[in-house]
Amino acid sequence: MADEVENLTIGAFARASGVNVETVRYYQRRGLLSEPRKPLGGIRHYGESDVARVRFIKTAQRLGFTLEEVALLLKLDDGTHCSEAAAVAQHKLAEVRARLADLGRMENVLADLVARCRKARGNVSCPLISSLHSASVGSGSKGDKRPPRSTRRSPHNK
Amino acid sequence: MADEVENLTIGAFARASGVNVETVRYYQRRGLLSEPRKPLGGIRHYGESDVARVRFIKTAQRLGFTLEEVALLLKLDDGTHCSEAAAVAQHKLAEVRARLADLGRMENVLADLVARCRKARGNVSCPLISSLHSASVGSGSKGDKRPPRSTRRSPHNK
DNA sequence: CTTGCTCCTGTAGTCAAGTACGGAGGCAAC
DNA sequence: GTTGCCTCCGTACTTGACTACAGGAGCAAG
Repeated sequence: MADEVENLTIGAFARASGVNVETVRYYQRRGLLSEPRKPLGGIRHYGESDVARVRFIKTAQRLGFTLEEVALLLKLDDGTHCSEAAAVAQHKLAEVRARLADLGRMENVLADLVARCRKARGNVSCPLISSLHSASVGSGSKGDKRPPRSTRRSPHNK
Repeated sequence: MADEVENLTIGAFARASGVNVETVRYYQRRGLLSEPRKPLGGIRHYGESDVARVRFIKTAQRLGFTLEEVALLLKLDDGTHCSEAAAVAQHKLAEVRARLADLGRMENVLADLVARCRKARGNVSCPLISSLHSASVGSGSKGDKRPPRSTRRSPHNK
């Protein structure tokens, strides 16, 4: 029960990937998804590799990558130009690690917060901000600048 | 050398926090930051706790939380109502853990990709998508829904 | 052969999160 | 006493990522 997910129309494809049709088209416009060969009548078909691709995009977005960044990651995956891929990958890796560290800190603080509140249910001054702040993400000193952007997560996923 | 960062005007404050003035005001409008007592002439002043708060917001955003979600987190920190705080915190904690898992997977794949590309610089078919996909983030079955939105992160941070 | 469903293309609207701008006023220094 | 650099407030524009809608066509069932 796994390979009847082939030859999907765009509607079925969208449903299978958990996004809506417009989003699929949007991704195609953005170049994140290629539109398959358009046969005679003009109805395109999609397969499970496409589904995986969309899922990947969605996951990456949840982790704070923009579509632009995701596009880059996807290019790495598309075989070839492996030499330059390594550079990009390494850069992304650093970012990912920074985020991991922050998230880890956040996890600790939250877990701690929950634990505290559970027993000392009165007024403990949950030090959420300060703990995250104390050794937080990049942005070293005030003299920093970050030329590229970065953005956030996705809505919907109906 | 740490407490001359008090009594900042909005401009200095913004610079110290790594955002721009408009962003500060925007956060005030959104209720993420309270505007300090407005004295006689009408120029407000900010201290390092405000700076910490903004940094926290920015960090949380980098990790994929919307401003709305961040607002919630901040409410937890503001002492009091600790009982309900615990519930929210726990929910957030679960999310954070899911993200951690995804990011961890991503890290592995990227590290692997880099390693592969370094030695086998030819055409290795870097299996980025599939590895992330294979045991990916939440969104359990197709029967899920998420009523509110959520969006992506922030730009800038000049 | 019309109704209903899906597809295709293209353009327009929405929402979050900023970012910019314009006018008014404070204060310091030249 | 005016020039410059702020501040304050409010409104309007921009960007990224969708989401909706309009108009036209293909095909199957009734």
